Amino acid sequence: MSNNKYFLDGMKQSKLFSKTRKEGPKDEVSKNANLLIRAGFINKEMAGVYSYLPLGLRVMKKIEDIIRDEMNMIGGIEMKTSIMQNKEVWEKSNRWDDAVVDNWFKTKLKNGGEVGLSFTNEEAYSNILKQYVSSYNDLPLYPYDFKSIFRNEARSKSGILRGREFYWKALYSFSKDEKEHEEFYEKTKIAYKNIFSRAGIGDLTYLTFASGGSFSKFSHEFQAITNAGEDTIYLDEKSGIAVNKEVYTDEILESLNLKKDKLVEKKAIEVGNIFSLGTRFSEPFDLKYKNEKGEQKLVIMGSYGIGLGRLMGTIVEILSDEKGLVWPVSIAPYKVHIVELLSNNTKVKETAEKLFETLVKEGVEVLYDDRDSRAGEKFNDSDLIGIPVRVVVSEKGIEKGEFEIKLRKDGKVLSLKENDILDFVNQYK
RNA sequence: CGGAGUGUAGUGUAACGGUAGCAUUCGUGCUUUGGGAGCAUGCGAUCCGGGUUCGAAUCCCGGCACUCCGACCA
Repeated sequence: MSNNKYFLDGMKQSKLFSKTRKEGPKDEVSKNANLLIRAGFINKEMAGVYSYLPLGLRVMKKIEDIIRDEMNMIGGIEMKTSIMQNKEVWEKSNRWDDAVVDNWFKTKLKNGGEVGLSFTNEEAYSNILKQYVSSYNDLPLYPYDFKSIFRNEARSKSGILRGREFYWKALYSFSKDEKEHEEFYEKTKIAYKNIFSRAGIGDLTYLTFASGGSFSKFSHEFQAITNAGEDTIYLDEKSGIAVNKEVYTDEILESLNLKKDKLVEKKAIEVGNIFSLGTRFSEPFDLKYKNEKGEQKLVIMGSYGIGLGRLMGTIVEILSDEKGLVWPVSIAPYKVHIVELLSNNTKVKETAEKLFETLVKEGVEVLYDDRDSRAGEKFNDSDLIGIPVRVVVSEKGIEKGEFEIKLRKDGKVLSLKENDILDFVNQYK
Protein backbone atom coordinates (compact mmCIF):
# COMPACT_ATOMS: atom_id res chain seq x y z
CA MET A 1 0.00 0.00 0.00
CA SER A 2 2.60 2.48 1.08
CA ASN A 3 4.67 2.24 -2.07
CA ASN A 4 1.80 3.07 -4.35
CA LYS A 5 2.49 6.66 -5.30
CA TYR A 6 -0.86 7.12 -6.97
CA PHE A 7 -2.96 6.29 -3.97
CA LEU A 8 -2.75 8.78 -1.17
CA ASP A 9 -3.44 6.82 1.93
CA GLY A 10 -4.78 9.00 4.69
CA MET A 11 -8.03 9.06 6.59
CA LYS A 12 -9.70 11.76 8.62
CA GLN A 13 -11.24 10.25 11.67
CA SER A 14 -14.32 12.43 11.35
CA LYS A 15 -15.02 10.49 8.16
CA LEU A 16 -14.48 7.10 9.72
CA PHE A 17 -17.92 5.79 10.60
CA SER A 18 -16.71 3.32 13.20
CA LYS A 19 -16.65 4.62 16.75
CA THR A 20 -14.89 3.41 19.82
CA ARG A 21 -16.75 2.09 22.82
CA LYS A 22 -15.88 2.28 26.46
CA GLU A 23 -17.37 -1.10 27.12
CA GLY A 24 -17.20 -4.26 25.11
CA PRO A 25 -20.31 -6.23 24.23
CA LYS A 26 -21.45 -8.54 26.99
CA ASP A 27 -21.68 -11.55 24.68
CA GLU A 28 -18.04 -11.37 23.74
CA VAL A 29 -15.72 -12.75 26.34
CA SER A 30 -12.57 -13.21 24.30
CA LYS A 31 -10.03 -10.42 24.53
CA ASN A 32 -9.43 -10.36 20.79
CA ALA A 33 -13.02 -9.81 19.72
CA ASN A 34 -13.73 -7.56 22.66
CA LEU A 35 -10.94 -5.14 21.84
CA LEU A 36 -11.45 -5.31 18.10
CA ILE A 37 -15.14 -4.51 18.52
CA ARG A 38 -14.49 -1.74 21.02
CA ALA A 39 -11.95 -0.16 18.69
CA GLY A 40 -14.22 -0.49 15.66
CA PHE A 41 -12.22 -3.04 13.66
CA ILE A 42 -14.84 -5.76 13.36
CA ASN A 43 -18.57 -6.23 13.69
CA LYS A 44 -20.14 -9.38 15.00
CA GLU A 45 -22.87 -10.77 12.75
CA MET A 46 -23.56 -14.01 14.57
CA ALA A 47 -21.63 -16.65 16.44
CA GLY A 48 -18.38 -17.19 14.61
CA VAL A 49 -19.13 -14.69 11.85
CA TYR A 50 -17.62 -11.23 11.74
CA SER A 51 -17.56 -8.39 9.26
CA TYR A 52 -14.36 -6.43 8.90
CA LEU A 53 -14.79 -2.68 9.21
CA PRO A 54 -12.39 -0.27 7.49
CA LEU A 55 -9.67 -0.45 10.13
CA GLY A 56 -9.93 -4.20 10.51
CA LEU A 57 -9.81 -4.75 6.79
CA ARG A 58 -6.62 -2.73 6.55
CA VAL A 59 -4.94 -4.97 9.10
CA MET A 60 -6.20 -8.05 7.30
CA LYS A 61 -4.83 -6.78 4.00
CA LYS A 62 -1.42 -6.11 5.49
CA ILE A 63 -1.30 -9.63 6.86
CA GLU A 64 -2.36 -10.85 3.45
CA ASP A 65 0.42 -8.87 1.79
CA ILE A 66 3.05 -10.36 4.08
CA ILE A 67 1.85 -13.89 3.45
CA ARG A 68 1.60 -13.29 -0.30
CA ASP A 69 5.13 -11.96 -0.34
CA GLU A 70 6.52 -15.01 1.45
CA MET A 71 4.53 -17.45 -0.66
CA ASN A 72 5.68 -15.82 -3.88
CA MET A 73 9.28 -16.02 -2.68
CA ILE A 74 9.13 -19.80 -2.45
CA GLY A 75 7.49 -20.15 -5.84
CA GLY A 76 3.82 -19.82 -4.97
CA ILE A 77 1.42 -18.84 -7.72
CA GLU A 78 -1.67 -17.01 -6.58
CA MET A 79 -5.09 -17.85 -7.97
CA LYS A 80 -8.61 -18.12 -6.65
CA THR A 81 -10.62 -21.28 -6.37
CA SER A 82 -14.40 -20.99 -6.26
CA ILE A 83 -16.37 -20.95 -3.07
CA MET A 84 -19.27 -22.96 -4.47
CA GLN A 85 -18.17 -26.52 -4.89
CA ASN A 86 -19.33 -29.26 -7.19
CA LYS A 87 -20.68 -32.36 -5.49
CA GLU A 88 -19.28 -34.72 -8.12
CA VAL A 89 -15.76 -33.50 -7.56
CA TRP A 90 -15.93 -34.20 -3.84
CA GLU A 91 -17.47 -37.60 -4.36
CA LYS A 92 -14.25 -38.63 -6.07
CA SER A 93 -12.30 -38.22 -2.86
CA ASN A 94 -15.22 -39.47 -0.76
CA ARG A 95 -15.57 -36.23 1.14
CA TRP A 96 -19.05 -35.16 0.07
CA ASP A 97 -21.05 -37.41 2.36
CA ASP A 98 -22.10 -35.78 5.64
CA ALA A 99 -21.23 -38.99 7.38
CA VAL A 100 -17.60 -38.43 6.35
CA VAL A 101 -17.36 -34.66 6.66
CA ASP A 102 -19.91 -33.24 9.07
CA ASN A 103 -19.07 -29.55 8.88
CA TRP A 104 -20.13 -28.81 5.33
CA PHE A 105 -22.39 -25.92 4.57
CA LYS A 106 -24.47 -27.21 1.68
CA THR A 107 -27.22 -25.58 -0.29
CA LYS A 108 -29.46 -26.37 -3.23
CA LEU A 109 -29.64 -25.05 -6.74
CA LYS A 110 -32.95 -24.07 -8.30
CA ASN A 111 -32.92 -27.22 -10.38
CA GLY A 112 -32.52 -29.33 -7.26
CA GLY A 113 -28.79 -30.00 -7.55
CA GLU A 114 -26.59 -29.66 -4.49
CA VAL A 115 -23.58 -27.44 -3.99
CA GLY A 116 -21.24 -27.09 -1.04
CA LEU A 117 -19.40 -24.06 0.27
CA SER A 118 -15.66 -24.59 0.36
CA PHE A 119 -14.33 -25.82 3.68
CA THR A 120 -10.92 -26.69 2.25
CA ASN A 121 -9.24 -26.76 -1.17
CA GLU A 122 -7.54 -30.08 -1.89
CA GLU A 123 -10.26 -31.30 -4.23
CA ALA A 124 -10.56 -28.01 -6.07
CA TYR A 125 -6.86 -27.85 -6.87
CA SER A 126 -6.51 -31.52 -7.71
CA ASN A 127 -9.46 -31.30 -10.05
CA ILE A 128 -8.21 -28.18 -11.81
CA LEU A 129 -4.64 -29.35 -12.17
CA LYS A 130 -5.76 -32.67 -13.61
CA GLN A 131 -6.43 -30.72 -16.81
CA TYR A 132 -3.04 -29.09 -16.97
CA VAL A 133 -0.50 -31.48 -15.50
CA SER A 134 0.64 -34.26 -17.79
CA SER A 135 4.42 -34.15 -17.98
CA TYR A 136 7.31 -33.87 -15.53
CA ASN A 137 7.89 -30.54 -17.23
CA ASP A 138 4.70 -29.27 -15.62
CA LEU A 139 5.95 -29.90 -12.09
CA PRO A 140 6.50 -28.88 -9.38
CA LEU A 141 3.63 -26.47 -8.94
CA TYR A 142 2.69 -24.38 -5.91
CA PRO A 143 -0.68 -22.69 -6.40
CA TYR A 144 -2.34 -20.93 -3.52
CA ASP A 145 -5.23 -18.67 -2.73
CA PHE A 146 -6.69 -16.33 -0.18
CA LYS A 147 -10.28 -17.23 0.31
CA SER A 148 -13.24 -17.23 2.64
CA ILE A 149 -13.82 -20.68 4.03
CA PHE A 150 -17.00 -22.02 5.59
CA ARG A 151 -17.19 -24.63 8.29
CA ASN A 152 -20.32 -25.56 10.12
CA GLU A 153 -18.62 -25.88 13.47
CA ALA A 154 -20.66 -27.34 16.25
CA ARG A 155 -19.33 -24.57 18.40
CA SER A 156 -17.45 -21.51 17.37
CA LYS A 157 -15.61 -19.70 20.09
CA SER A 158 -12.88 -17.35 21.14
CA GLY A 159 -13.91 -14.41 18.96
CA ILE A 160 -12.17 -14.38 15.61
CA LEU A 161 -9.91 -17.28 16.58
CA ARG A 162 -12.42 -19.88 15.51
CA GLY A 163 -15.21 -18.85 13.22
CA ARG A 164 -17.70 -20.52 10.96
CA GLU A 165 -16.64 -18.23 8.16
CA PHE A 166 -12.98 -17.31 8.02
CA TYR A 167 -10.41 -16.03 5.60
CA TRP A 168 -7.39 -18.15 4.93
CA LYS A 169 -4.42 -18.71 2.73
CA ALA A 170 -4.08 -22.23 1.44
CA LEU A 171 -1.15 -23.34 -0.66
CA TYR A 172 -0.83 -26.80 -2.14
CA SER A 173 2.36 -28.33 -3.40
CA PHE A 174 2.36 -30.69 -6.36
CA SER A 175 5.69 -32.46 -6.59
CA LYS A 176 7.16 -35.16 -8.77
CA ASP A 177 8.47 -37.28 -5.93
CA GLU A 178 9.08 -37.45 -2.21
CA LYS A 179 12.46 -35.77 -2.44
CA GLU A 180 11.10 -32.77 -4.28
CA HIS A 181 8.21 -32.65 -1.84
CA GLU A 182 10.49 -32.72 1.19
CA GLU A 183 12.66 -29.92 -0.14
CA PHE A 184 9.68 -27.69 -0.63
CA TYR A 185 8.20 -28.69 2.71
CA GLU A 186 11.35 -27.48 4.43
CA LYS A 187 11.22 -24.21 2.52
CA THR A 188 7.70 -23.53 3.72
CA LYS A 189 8.83 -23.95 7.32
CA ILE A 190 11.19 -21.03 6.80
CA ALA A 191 8.60 -18.99 4.94
CA TYR A 192 6.14 -19.56 7.76
CA LYS A 193 8.68 -18.53 10.35
CA ASN A 194 9.24 -15.36 8.35
CA ILE A 195 5.53 -14.64 8.17
CA PHE A 196 5.04 -14.86 11.93
CA SER A 197 8.14 -12.79 12.57
CA ARG A 198 7.05 -10.12 10.14
CA ALA A 199 3.59 -10.11 11.70
CA GLY A 200 5.12 -9.40 15.10
CA ILE A 201 4.80 -12.69 17.00
CA GLY A 202 7.89 -14.51 15.75
CA ASP A 203 9.55 -14.81 19.14
CA LEU A 204 6.51 -16.59 20.57
CA THR A 205 5.68 -18.87 17.66
CA TYR A 206 7.18 -22.35 17.58
CA LEU A 207 7.37 -25.15 15.12
CA THR A 208 5.37 -27.94 16.68
CA PHE A 209 5.15 -31.61 15.82
CA ALA A 210 1.59 -32.84 15.53
CA SER A 211 -0.15 -35.93 14.29
CA GLY A 212 0.47 -36.61 10.65
CA GLY A 213 -2.17 -38.75 9.07
CA SER A 214 -1.59 -41.62 6.71
CA PHE A 215 1.25 -40.20 4.61
CA SER A 216 3.72 -38.93 7.14
CA LYS A 217 4.54 -39.49 10.75
CA PHE A 218 3.98 -35.84 11.63
CA SER A 219 2.34 -32.71 10.46
CA HIS A 220 3.79 -29.42 11.62
CA GLU A 221 1.97 -26.66 13.36
CA PHE A 222 3.07 -23.17 14.17
CA GLN A 223 1.95 -22.55 17.70
CA ALA A 224 1.93 -19.08 19.24
CA ILE A 225 2.27 -19.13 23.00
CA THR A 226 -0.56 -17.42 24.87
CA ASN A 227 -2.91 -18.38 27.64
CA ALA A 228 -5.78 -17.66 25.29
CA GLY A 229 -4.72 -20.73 23.34
CA GLU A 230 -6.83 -23.83 22.95
CA ASP A 231 -3.93 -26.18 22.32
CA THR A 232 -1.45 -27.59 24.79
CA ILE A 233 2.12 -28.03 23.63
CA TYR A 234 5.34 -29.16 25.24
CA LEU A 235 8.15 -26.82 24.37
CA ASP A 236 11.89 -27.31 24.46
CA GLU A 237 12.88 -23.69 24.93
CA LYS A 238 16.47 -24.30 23.97
CA SER A 239 15.84 -25.74 20.52
CA GLY A 240 12.56 -23.90 20.00
CA ILE A 241 10.89 -27.18 19.06
CA ALA A 242 7.56 -28.17 20.51
CA VAL A 243 5.34 -31.22 20.53
CA ASN A 244 1.57 -31.08 20.49
CA LYS A 245 -0.13 -32.87 23.36
CA GLU A 246 -1.79 -35.18 20.85
CA VAL A 247 1.56 -36.82 20.04
CA TYR A 248 3.19 -36.38 23.43
CA THR A 249 4.39 -39.92 24.09
CA ASP A 250 7.69 -41.31 25.32
CA GLU A 251 8.26 -43.05 22.05
CA ILE A 252 7.76 -39.92 19.98
CA LEU A 253 9.84 -37.73 22.28
CA GLU A 254 12.66 -40.19 21.92
CA SER A 255 12.38 -40.23 18.14
CA LEU A 256 12.62 -36.43 18.16
CA ASN A 257 15.51 -36.49 20.56
CA LEU A 258 13.64 -34.47 23.16
CA LYS A 259 14.08 -34.97 26.89
CA LYS A 260 10.85 -34.99 28.81
CA ASP A 261 12.26 -33.08 31.80
CA LYS A 262 13.42 -30.24 29.55
CA LEU A 263 9.95 -29.62 28.16
CA VAL A 264 7.57 -26.99 29.49
CA GLU A 265 3.83 -27.18 29.08
CA LYS A 266 2.32 -24.15 27.35
CA LYS A 267 -1.04 -23.01 26.07
CA ALA A 268 -0.82 -21.96 22.45
CA ILE A 269 -2.81 -21.00 19.38
CA GLU A 270 -2.21 -22.83 16.14
CA VAL A 271 -1.62 -19.99 13.69
CA GLY A 272 -0.54 -22.16 10.79
CA ASN A 273 0.01 -25.72 9.81
CA ILE A 274 1.64 -27.71 7.07
CA PHE A 275 1.28 -31.35 6.22
CA SER A 276 2.11 -33.94 3.66
CA LEU A 277 -0.76 -35.41 1.70
CA GLY A 278 1.17 -37.99 -0.29
CA THR A 279 -1.16 -39.43 -2.91
CA ARG A 280 -4.34 -39.12 -0.83
CA PHE A 281 -5.83 -36.81 -3.47
CA SER A 282 -3.76 -37.41 -6.56
CA GLU A 283 -4.96 -40.99 -6.55
CA PRO A 284 -8.73 -40.42 -6.58
CA PHE A 285 -8.31 -37.60 -9.08
CA ASP A 286 -5.90 -39.66 -11.13
CA LEU A 287 -3.47 -36.78 -11.05
CA LYS A 288 -0.43 -38.25 -12.82
CA TYR A 289 2.44 -37.09 -14.96
CA LYS A 290 4.78 -38.83 -17.39
CA ASN A 291 8.40 -38.95 -16.31
CA GLU A 292 11.42 -38.87 -18.63
CA LYS A 293 10.98 -42.56 -19.35
CA GLY A 294 7.35 -42.10 -20.31
CA GLU A 295 6.11 -43.79 -17.14
CA GLN A 296 2.94 -42.56 -15.40
CA LYS A 297 3.62 -41.35 -11.85
CA LEU A 298 1.29 -40.07 -9.17
CA VAL A 299 1.84 -36.50 -8.03
CA ILE A 300 2.91 -36.03 -4.40
CA MET A 301 0.96 -33.34 -2.60
CA GLY A 302 1.31 -31.16 0.45
CA SER A 303 -0.94 -28.63 2.15
CA TYR A 304 0.01 -25.35 3.81
CA GLY A 305 -2.58 -23.20 5.58
CA ILE A 306 -2.83 -20.03 7.59
CA GLY A 307 -6.02 -18.54 8.96
CA LEU A 308 -5.68 -14.79 8.60
CA GLY A 309 -8.40 -13.84 11.04
CA ARG A 310 -7.00 -16.26 13.56
CA LEU A 311 -3.55 -14.78 13.08
CA MET A 312 -4.94 -11.28 13.56
CA GLY A 313 -6.77 -12.39 16.70
CA THR A 314 -3.66 -14.08 18.04
CA ILE A 315 -1.63 -10.92 17.53
CA VAL A 316 -4.27 -9.02 19.50
CA GLU A 317 -4.22 -11.60 22.28
CA ILE A 318 -0.45 -11.44 22.55
CA LEU A 319 0.41 -7.78 21.97
CA SER A 320 -2.46 -5.73 23.32
CA ASP A 321 -2.34 -4.17 26.78
CA GLU A 322 -4.79 -2.78 29.32
CA LYS A 323 -5.29 0.37 27.24
CA GLY A 324 -6.13 -1.42 24.04
CA LEU A 325 -4.67 -2.72 20.83
CA VAL A 326 -0.97 -2.47 20.06
CA TRP A 327 -0.18 -3.11 16.42
CA PRO A 328 3.24 -3.98 15.10
CA VAL A 329 4.28 -1.45 12.46
CA SER A 330 4.10 -4.11 9.74
CA ILE A 331 0.36 -4.69 10.04
CA ALA A 332 -0.92 -1.53 11.72
CA PRO A 333 -3.98 -0.09 9.96
CA TYR A 334 -2.14 3.23 9.77
CA LYS A 335 1.41 4.01 10.75
CA VAL A 336 0.85 7.45 12.18
CA HIS A 337 -2.03 8.83 14.21
CA ILE A 338 -2.19 12.60 14.17
CA VAL A 339 -4.08 13.80 17.21
CA GLU A 340 -5.10 17.42 16.97
CA LEU A 341 -6.10 18.95 20.28
CA LEU A 342 -8.97 21.40 20.41
CA SER A 343 -7.99 25.02 20.67
CA ASN A 344 -9.37 28.45 19.99
CA ASN A 345 -6.15 29.13 18.18
CA THR A 346 -6.90 28.38 14.51
CA LYS A 347 -3.22 27.70 13.95
CA VAL A 348 -3.61 24.31 15.61
CA LYS A 349 -6.03 23.00 13.03
CA GLU A 350 -4.08 24.59 10.18
CA THR A 351 -0.87 22.99 11.39
CA ALA A 352 -2.47 19.58 11.83
CA GLU A 353 -4.08 19.74 8.39
CA LYS A 354 -0.79 20.70 6.84
CA LEU A 355 1.08 17.93 8.60
CA PHE A 356 -1.56 15.43 7.49
CA GLU A 357 -1.27 16.50 3.87
CA THR A 358 2.50 16.50 3.97
CA LEU A 359 2.74 13.02 5.44
CA VAL A 360 0.14 11.59 3.10
CA LYS A 361 1.95 13.05 0.10
CA GLU A 362 5.12 11.42 1.39
CA GLY A 363 3.36 8.10 1.25
CA VAL A 364 2.87 7.70 4.99
CA GLU A 365 -0.35 6.02 6.01
CA VAL A 366 -2.00 8.43 8.40
CA LEU A 367 -5.12 8.49 10.48
CA TYR A 368 -5.89 12.06 11.46
CA ASP A 369 -8.10 12.70 14.47
CA ASP A 370 -9.71 15.94 13.36
CA ARG A 371 -12.80 15.40 15.47
CA ASP A 372 -14.31 18.02 17.67
CA SER A 373 -13.57 16.11 20.86
CA ARG A 374 -11.59 16.69 24.00
CA ALA A 375 -8.03 15.62 24.58
CA GLY A 376 -8.81 12.85 27.03
CA GLU A 377 -11.21 11.15 24.69
CA LYS A 378 -8.81 11.42 21.78
CA PHE A 379 -5.89 10.00 23.73
CA ASN A 380 -7.96 7.12 24.99
CA ASP A 381 -9.23 6.36 21.51
CA SER A 382 -5.73 6.56 20.14
CA ASP A 383 -4.49 4.09 22.75
CA LEU A 384 -7.40 1.77 22.03
CA ILE A 385 -6.88 1.79 18.26
CA GLY A 386 -3.19 1.14 18.72
CA ILE A 387 -1.47 2.89 15.83
CA PRO A 388 2.32 2.75 16.39
CA VAL A 389 3.20 6.45 16.22
CA ARG A 390 1.10 9.23 17.67
CA VAL A 391 1.81 12.83 16.75
CA VAL A 392 0.09 15.36 18.96
CA VAL A 393 -0.57 18.77 17.44
CA SER A 394 -1.44 21.29 20.14
CA GLU A 395 -1.24 24.96 20.96
CA LYS A 396 1.44 24.14 23.51
CA GLY A 397 3.55 22.41 20.90
CA ILE A 398 3.08 25.11 18.30
CA GLU A 399 4.33 27.75 20.72
CA LYS A 400 7.50 25.73 21.14
CA GLY A 401 7.68 24.90 17.45
CA GLU A 402 7.47 21.19 18.25
CA PHE A 403 5.34 18.13 17.79
CA GLU A 404 4.96 15.59 20.54
CA ILE A 405 5.51 12.01 19.51
CA LYS A 406 4.32 9.08 21.57
CA LEU A 407 5.01 5.50 20.65
CA ARG A 408 2.14 3.15 21.40
CA LYS A 409 4.28 0.11 22.10
CA ASP A 410 6.35 1.40 24.99
CA GLY A 411 4.80 4.78 25.70
CA LYS A 412 8.05 6.55 24.87
CA VAL A 413 7.58 10.30 24.38
CA LEU A 414 9.76 12.65 22.38
CA SER A 415 9.52 16.12 20.92
CA LEU A 416 10.47 16.85 17.35
CA LYS A 417 10.90 20.03 15.38
CA GLU A 418 8.77 20.40 12.30
CA ASN A 419 11.77 19.79 10.05
CA ASP A 420 12.66 16.53 11.73
CA ILE A 421 9.28 14.93 11.76
CA LEU A 422 9.38 13.62 8.21
CA ASP A 423 12.65 11.82 8.77
CA PHE A 424 11.35 10.32 11.96
CA VAL A 425 8.07 9.16 10.51
CA ASN A 426 9.72 7.79 7.40
CA GLN A 427 11.24 5.06 9.54
CA TYR A 428 7.75 3.75 10.00
CA LYS A 429 6.72 3.68 6.37
C1' C B 1 -23.57 -32.70 19.30
C1' G B 2 -24.10 -33.36 25.18
C1' G B 3 -24.20 -30.06 29.77
C1' A B 4 -24.89 -25.11 32.16
C1' G B 5 -26.36 -20.05 31.80
C1' U B 6 -28.32 -15.48 29.60
C1' G B 7 -31.75 -12.57 26.26
C1' U B 8 -34.41 -4.92 28.42
C1' A B 9 -32.71 1.73 23.85
C1' G B 10 -26.61 1.72 19.45
C1' U B 11 -23.66 0.05 24.08
C1' G B 12 -23.49 -1.34 29.43
C1' U B 13 -26.99 -2.09 33.28
C1' A B 14 -31.74 -1.75 36.88
C1' A B 15 -36.90 -2.81 37.90
C1' C B 16 -41.48 -7.89 44.46
C1' G B 17 -46.46 -9.90 39.04
C1' G B 18 -48.51 -3.23 39.25
C1' U B 19 -45.71 4.19 35.86
C1' A B 20 -39.86 0.17 31.99
C1' G B 21 -35.29 3.55 35.43
C1' C B 22 -29.87 4.80 35.30
C1' A B 23 -25.23 5.52 32.65
C1' U B 24 -23.11 6.14 28.04
C1' U B 25 -23.83 7.05 22.82
C1' C B 26 -26.72 10.29 19.62
C1' G B 27 -29.49 15.46 18.55
C1' U B 28 -29.84 20.78 20.25
C1' G B 29 -27.98 25.14 23.19
C1' C B 30 -24.38 27.30 26.49
C1' U B 31 -19.77 26.78 29.18
C1' U B 32 -15.07 24.15 28.92
C1' U B 33 -10.42 22.64 26.18
C1' G B 34 -3.52 17.94 27.49
C1' G B 35 -6.06 11.69 29.62
C1' G B 36 -13.28 9.46 28.16
C1' A B 37 -15.36 17.61 31.34
C1' G B 38 -20.06 20.51 33.18
C1' C B 39 -25.20 22.40 32.92
C1' A B 40 -29.87 22.29 30.37
C1' U B 41 -32.98 19.77 27.01
C1' G B 42 -34.59 16.02 23.56
C1' C B 43 -34.74 11.06 20.76
C1' G B 44 -34.26 5.98 21.66
C1' A B 45 -35.64 -0.57 24.55
C1' U B 46 -38.41 -5.59 27.28
C1' C B 47 -35.75 -11.71 21.20
C1' C B 48 -40.25 -14.33 18.73
C1' G B 49 -44.93 -17.17 19.50
C1' G B 50 -48.37 -19.13 22.86
C1' G B 51 -50.27 -19.66 28.03
C1' U B 52 -51.48 -18.22 33.36
C1' U B 53 -53.39 -13.45 35.45
C1' C B 54 -57.65 -7.87 36.40
C1' G B 55 -52.50 -6.93 35.07
C1' A B 56 -46.25 -10.18 32.56
C1' A B 57 -39.61 -7.56 31.35
C1' U B 58 -40.80 -10.62 35.67
C1' C B 59 -44.31 -16.95 36.22
C1' C B 60 -45.18 -21.43 32.68
C1' C B 61 -44.58 -23.88 27.64
C1' G B 62 -42.39 -23.81 22.75
C1' G B 63 -39.02 -21.60 19.33
C1' C B 64 -34.78 -18.69 18.13
C1' A B 65 -30.22 -16.32 19.44
C1' C B 66 -25.84 -15.63 22.26
C1' U B 67 -22.04 -17.07 26.00
C1' C B 68 -19.38 -20.68 28.81
C1' C B 69 -17.70 -26.09 29.83
C1' G B 70 -17.01 -30.68 27.14
C1' A B 71 -16.46 -33.48 22.36
C1' C B 72 -14.50 -31.80 17.35
C1' C B 73 -11.29 -28.34 14.25
C1' A B 74 -7.22 -23.30 10.21
